[in-house]
Amino acid sequence: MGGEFQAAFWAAKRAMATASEEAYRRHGVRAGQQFLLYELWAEDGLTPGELARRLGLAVPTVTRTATRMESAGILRREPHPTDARLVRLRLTERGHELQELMTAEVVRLSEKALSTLDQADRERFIGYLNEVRKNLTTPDGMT
Amino acid sequence: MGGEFQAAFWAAKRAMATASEEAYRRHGVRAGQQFLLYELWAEDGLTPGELARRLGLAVPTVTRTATRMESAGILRREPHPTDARLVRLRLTERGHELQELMTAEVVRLSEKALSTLDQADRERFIGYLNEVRKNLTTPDGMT
DNA sequence: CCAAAATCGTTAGCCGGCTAACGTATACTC
DNA sequence: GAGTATACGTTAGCCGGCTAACGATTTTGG
Repeated sequence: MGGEFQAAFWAAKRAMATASEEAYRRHGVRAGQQFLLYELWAEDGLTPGELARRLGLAVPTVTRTATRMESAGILRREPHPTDARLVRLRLTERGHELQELMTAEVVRLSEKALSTLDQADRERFIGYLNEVRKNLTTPDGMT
Repeated sequence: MGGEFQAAFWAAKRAMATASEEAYRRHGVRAGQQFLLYELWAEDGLTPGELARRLGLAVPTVTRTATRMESAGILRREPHPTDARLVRLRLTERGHELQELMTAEVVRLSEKALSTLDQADRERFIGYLNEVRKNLTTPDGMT
């Protein structure tokens, strides 16, 4: 029955969303900003478009999230030196400081979510999640 | 590493959300309305509060979703016969007609999402999702 | 070299989750 | 019976996903 899967999935999603929000809020970071931070820690100065590509998000989602992070003092917008169409998102000092704190929160949150699963289960679980994503994003006729 | 789990989970969630929206839109139903429909097909005339309890949603979420469904002609609000605080949400003819169509879409969507998993994998997957929900909604100190 | 096409970021607006604050109606307590 | 407490639904407003439409800039082609 498909309904059982749907119910379980969306209930887990809501629990994850609530727990994430609660874990990150302490540091002045909202749930959706985590993804941008991860990418910018790895490579500072990315553009909204590049971030959207890497994260699989729509560009306006990144734009608005970046605006909120700018208001929160986590990053700032800088003009691109050679292409006036582009905007570079650069972390502030505070943005860099968050790396350690947020990484710890992510680990803690994931550990709590997966606490009753052993290592083999966790790997299977992540594999299932990746399968779902692939199955849904692959065009119908394709292998 | 917690990041891998987070990334896989949220990517799967976005794929599910997009696919759901696309599957239901054909019938004039938006993604979030599906949950109310399931409950009302089982028992018509439930109140917003009761629906929220059964679905684990916040009451205002149900209220607003119901308003949109009312605008779409899927249900209507009726006063409760004995308690003027309560509102009964009753499906229209169209709301009942959707049951067959939507159930088929849910099955099709779930089948596509899980297409590369055999029965044992699916059961394990649903089990993992339920574990995550339980682990995150159980207060910290509890067993 | 200049006009048309493509690229980029932003804005506006939809849906779906949430909390906080409010008004109304019922229930409880004295 | 009156006054307080509780329960219910709605409204307002936040965040995070999306698409559509726009203005500005760069690239391309004639």
